[in-house]
Amino acid sequence: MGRSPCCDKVGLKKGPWTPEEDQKLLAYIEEHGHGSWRGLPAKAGLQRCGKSCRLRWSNYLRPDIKRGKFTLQEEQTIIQLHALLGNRWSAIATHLPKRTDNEIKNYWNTHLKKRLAKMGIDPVTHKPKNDALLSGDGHCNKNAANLSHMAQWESARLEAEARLVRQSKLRSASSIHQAQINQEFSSTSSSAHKQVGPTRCLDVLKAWNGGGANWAAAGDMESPTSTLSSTAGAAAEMRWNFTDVANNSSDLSKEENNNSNSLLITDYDTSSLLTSSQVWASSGAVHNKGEDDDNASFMEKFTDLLLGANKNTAAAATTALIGDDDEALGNVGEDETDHDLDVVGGCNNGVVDCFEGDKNYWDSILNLVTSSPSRSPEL
DNA sequence: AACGACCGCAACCGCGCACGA
DNA sequence: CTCGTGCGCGGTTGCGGTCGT
Repeated sequence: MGRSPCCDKVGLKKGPWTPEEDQKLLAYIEEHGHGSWRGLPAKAGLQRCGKSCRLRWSNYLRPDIKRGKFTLQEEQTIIQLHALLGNRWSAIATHLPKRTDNEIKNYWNTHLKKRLAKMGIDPVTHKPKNDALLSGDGHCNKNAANLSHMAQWESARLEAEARLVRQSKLRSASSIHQAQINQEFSSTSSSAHKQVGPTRCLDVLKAWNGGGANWAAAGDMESPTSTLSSTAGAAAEMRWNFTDVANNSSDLSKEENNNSNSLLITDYDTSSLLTSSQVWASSGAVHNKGEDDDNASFMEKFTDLLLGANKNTAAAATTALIGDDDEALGNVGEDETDHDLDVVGGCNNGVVDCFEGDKNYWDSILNLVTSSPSRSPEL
């Protein structure tokens, strides 16, 4: 039973759109809205199929589209979200409001993918391609060691992701109860954010999870934002793992890892978005001076953003990493007295006020994941 | 200047999901 | 519950422009 074509292709024009066609489409949509795409071309006097019209509108004619070069922040956002979401371009596009999924997809395929590959990062898995580096000379050994740590972190990340997907698949019908728990958790964690910052948030996760041995189990606090909660659990686990990794790396590059820790601790919500590429950048592992200028320049900017000049700038750097959502991380420089932060990362700035914004940002990302579960990776 | 190789982007194609009958 | 339809998504293609020889 074949699928009927989306439209009668006989006599319909294909290929590039002319200015006249654009004008017709624009005028029609401005006056009537697009309504049913199938019926639109006839009403608008276009010899196109509805699908073609929809594509032209959504990828080119829509008034809220920003065109032109991608900024560094946009690039970073794309990389982060790609690490989290994979090739779900529409989901990624919702976090770059003025960019279309098609544009992001093209940019990834033509620029970012190649750039990551050049940097030794597998653009599909965001894992380091460390075979070659592991067999290097003394200079490379440091990198290789770092890569090993990064691979550990990446592995933990993937495991956490896999687990949360499994969890979400195993979820069953206790939605009312879960919703209550979720609601309760939301208010609890929200106030916890205001009070003491990220460490307390982890405590909340641990508490809900009965001790924190299984981070992903925090994802049981779910529905209607089930994946959100699951991913929050994974985020906590990932963050924890990365802390270990960063600490383990301290004998290799202390100054870099001090800053890495600062970044990590400062940024509760976005920490889980730090992909291997960024982790690498922060460790300096992939900043090969021998690479071409473009590549080196990219990595320098990237690394600068991640490391920051001091502890305070870590938060700002993280803000930059998140891209357009400038308000997501809030103020830098507020007092923060939670000693846990001092113990773990030595960064005690810019943590408190940002959490509400952080939470919103993170929630929106996770909602995004939740919004199209069918596209989730299959296990 | 001419030609071929490469690159970037707009557009197309086909699959799968959502939803209504 | 099944089927048909519309739409959205990701993958792919093809064309025009740019670069290198």
